Amino acid sequence: MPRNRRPRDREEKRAEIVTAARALFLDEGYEAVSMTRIARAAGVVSNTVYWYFGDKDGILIAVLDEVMADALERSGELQPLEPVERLLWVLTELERMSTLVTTVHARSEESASIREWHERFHALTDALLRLEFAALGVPEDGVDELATIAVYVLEGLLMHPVEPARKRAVLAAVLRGATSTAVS
Amino acid sequence: MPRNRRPRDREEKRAEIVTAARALFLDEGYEAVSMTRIARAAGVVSNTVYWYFGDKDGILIAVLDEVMADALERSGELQPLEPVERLLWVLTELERMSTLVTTVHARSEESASIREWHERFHALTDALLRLEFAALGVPEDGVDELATIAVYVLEGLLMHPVEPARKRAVLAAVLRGATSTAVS
DNA sequence: ACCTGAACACCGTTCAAGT
DNA sequence: ACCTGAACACCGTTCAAGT
Repeated sequence: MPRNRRPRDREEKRAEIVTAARALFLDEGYEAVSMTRIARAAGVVSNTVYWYFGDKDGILIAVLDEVMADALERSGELQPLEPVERLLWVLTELERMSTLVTTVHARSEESASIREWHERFHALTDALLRLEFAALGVPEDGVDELATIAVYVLEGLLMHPVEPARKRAVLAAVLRGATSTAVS
Repeated sequence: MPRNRRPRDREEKRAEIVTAARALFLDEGYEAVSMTRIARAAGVVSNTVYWYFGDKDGILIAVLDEVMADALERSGELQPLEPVERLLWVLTELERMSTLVTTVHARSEESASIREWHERFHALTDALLRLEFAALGVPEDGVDELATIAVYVLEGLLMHPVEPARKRAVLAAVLRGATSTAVS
């Protein structure tokens, strides 16, 4: 046991726990994965996880942040597509974490920290979608509602089993409703 | 202990458990309420609840059915209103069970019986909304997508804290997008 | 058929103790 | 500062036993 543990070690151990938790959450679901399982997968004992993250919601937030950071990094690919394809890209991206979407909603009812994360996430996606719609020529006084509609539709498509063709059709209908009010 | 218990008794005891569970679920949430609490509130011991309902999801389904039946009964008030008000009425009605909406999504991932209930619920609301939009003159080939959008928006408004005025504005925007494609 | 006491395996979390 | 062994109170669920 080295006396002067480098700060680097702490980051590494933390990252290992997050990586383990992320994989387990994504393919078994938050509720189904116990602290003991996460700890075992990361090669520590469950109390250690508490030392790093405080509680189970703390790990969830760390996992959510990591997943979001990865998605933002990939958003470079996004530029040259046209509107429907852009929304489909976002949807596909979110589907990587679709199990976590339901979990965030469920935990938001009880955990203040998850609720805060959830609100920040919605503020971000709302702002991005408002920019999209403004660029499409939607008049300014209708942009807010349309962005909200788009967010809820994306969430709905995420949380319910829907065939790919239908996803495209529903998103196209959202855009049609939006652009029909545009001055162009 | 009467030897020939009337079948009536069974219904009554069952109803008492459902009533107790319903009240507890609605103001504390499904996860937060234990089988022991439900049983105590209904004046029995927890095993008895298993005898009547099989498992915790069984009680949830019974509660959902009761809540839905009450809502359908109240839907008589619904007739004379105009479109936005009708959607707002549905939203207000669903808000009585807003905590349960998140629960149904969460449990659907693990429980086949809850998933089945969830699908039936969506089929029903989808059919009702298709009728609404058809009556508004939306052309038949766009009705499906608009009904889906409306369902997801209602769900979104349910699951996120939104001010009343904004709810009306968002629902009005959905209808505007719909009727702009109408032949009328 | 209906209801219970007692137990089972597990959960998230805490805390005193070690290095 | 970092990590653990052992315990705590609780959970959904089961089962043999009673009437």
